[in-house]
Amino acid sequence: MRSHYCGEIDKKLIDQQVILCGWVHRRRDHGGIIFIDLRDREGTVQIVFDPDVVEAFANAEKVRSEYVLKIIGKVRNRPVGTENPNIRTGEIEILGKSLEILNTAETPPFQLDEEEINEETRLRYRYIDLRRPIMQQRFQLRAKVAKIFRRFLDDRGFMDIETPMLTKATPEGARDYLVPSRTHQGSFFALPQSPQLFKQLLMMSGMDRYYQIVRCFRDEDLRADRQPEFTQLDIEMSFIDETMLRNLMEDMIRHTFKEALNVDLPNPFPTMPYHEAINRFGSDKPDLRISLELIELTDLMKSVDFKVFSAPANDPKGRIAALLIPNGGDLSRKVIDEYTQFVGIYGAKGLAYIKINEIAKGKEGLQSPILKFLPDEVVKGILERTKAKDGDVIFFGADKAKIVNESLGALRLKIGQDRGLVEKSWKPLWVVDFPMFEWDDKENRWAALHHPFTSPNILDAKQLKENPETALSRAYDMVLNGSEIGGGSIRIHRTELQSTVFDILGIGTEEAQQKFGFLLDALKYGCPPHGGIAFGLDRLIMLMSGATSIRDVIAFPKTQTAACPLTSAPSPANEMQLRELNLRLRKVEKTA
RNA sequence: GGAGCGGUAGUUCAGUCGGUUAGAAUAUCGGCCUGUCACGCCGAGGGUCGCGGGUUCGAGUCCCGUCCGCUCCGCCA
Repeated sequence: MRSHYCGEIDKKLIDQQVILCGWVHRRRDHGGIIFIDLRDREGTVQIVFDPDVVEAFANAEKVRSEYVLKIIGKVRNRPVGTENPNIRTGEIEILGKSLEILNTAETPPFQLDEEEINEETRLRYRYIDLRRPIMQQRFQLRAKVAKIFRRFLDDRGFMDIETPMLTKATPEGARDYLVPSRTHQGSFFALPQSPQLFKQLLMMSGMDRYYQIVRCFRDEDLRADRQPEFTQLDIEMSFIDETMLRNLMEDMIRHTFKEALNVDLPNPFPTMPYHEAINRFGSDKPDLRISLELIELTDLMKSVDFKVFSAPANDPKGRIAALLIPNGGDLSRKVIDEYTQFVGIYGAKGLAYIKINEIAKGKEGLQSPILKFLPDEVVKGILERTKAKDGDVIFFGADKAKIVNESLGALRLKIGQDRGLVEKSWKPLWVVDFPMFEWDDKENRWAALHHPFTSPNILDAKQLKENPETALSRAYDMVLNGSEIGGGSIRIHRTELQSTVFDILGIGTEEAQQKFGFLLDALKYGCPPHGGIAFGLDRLIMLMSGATSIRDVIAFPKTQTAACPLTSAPSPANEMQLRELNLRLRKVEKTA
């Protein structure tokens, strides 16, 4: 006798006895026969109880949806004359001999074959939601991908090493989740935002190849692709440069897609400098499945007598760019208004456009509220650069470069989706040559674009200090279909350079010593050149499984307010716990 | 911190200009049918219209506040 999950039953097992365990998906009675669809993560199989199987029949009378059953029966072909092209449960069936009810069940709060269920209800009853086949498939994929990663890295000499969950608060970056210390009252641990510093320390310890599938915590507002706790595949290597690391990581991702999805990703992945990505796509994580690109017009507009265009054209921080939508001339006023509102989210003050009705007629053949402000030769220049054809529409962004890039970049994605211009394929990409520093207007200082341990390409301290704006970082992001799935860098491995970078970031010697003293100390004792990368596992699985939110690939995720409807976490601490921690809650007065 | 959308039966939703007893499908329960698989047929039960306040003769519907969910901006080195 063999034991099987339901879905594994196949024709090879005909005439064999099997034991099946699972949940009752549906039960029907016909002609004195009882049909039970038994479901588990492999699928559904139909069990038939003939009237003469008295014992089973007696029990089966009580069986309802979601009951947990154990059934012993014989695999057989479906009797002649019962073939039905609409049948879902296969050509074979199980003739049940005995049935044991392992557990009964209340009527579930929602139907498992319902497609769209209120998300809060799903999360509240997550244990039922996870029974749905689509969820089972997503978590099977997740487990499979994790296994492929581990095997790939294990086979190449990487060591899986754990790092602390109770650790030290990091001053820069995201807000920390704090954990009060009982034994050091008034002091707090922080949950790690990433194992960044620990993995660098491991390189100094001679653990030349490290990896970890590890939880990270960031107390920031949530999004469809952002949870307060998420999982990273964290990797670090010594004695490597960016080429070696990127090649290996590409191999790993290609291998994973082949194994898990039977998808062939390009070899090698294309590489694009940060500035090119921003200029062409308005984003540092361009979705290459959409062929639309931003077209540079700044230089054309310098002397036009139209302030909306001339002002940004003559502002060193300004930019004017166009987005040509092929056959977009059919966009209604209403839709264009919606797009105008859409770019407003990103700070754009408007969305100028030109519809190309008949290019041969010159200006007469164009339709646009801004046409009267533009000299003929500028219009000609726009049409030439955008290569506009009859029936197209051109949208314009004119503002600070940041606003133009973000708004047209987002519009590019939106129109791409709205008009079905998204190619059905996988488009990975490396984005490289990020600026090392970014000027923070609010705080009036330089900030690290990646993180302060990333190596700049200028290694000379004096030169770096004098021209921080020209420095590029030795960082790289792996982008897939418009999502950043991984990012990393070659790190600083010399004390002087690390100090210089802290200095530029406005972190004084004392502050650096207090916050990162352990790292600076460790650097002194001989640190090999090293670098690494971290992949967002949730985000990657989301893309691979076609889910639209990482909540769908996390077993027990949080809602947008970072709460868990299942356990009602977070919840107030009791008096005793607070007293032990020497903490007191301040009463918050509600303002009227 | 901000913007948008939503909250009506267990579930998914409809609900007109503010007007009589708030509907449908599905689920549940009962009966019938009986190789069914979204079975079919007949019947029944099921509602704090998120919550609080206001306008009104009258509020699911209008107004204000609030809570919750989702999407996004800010934020996320």
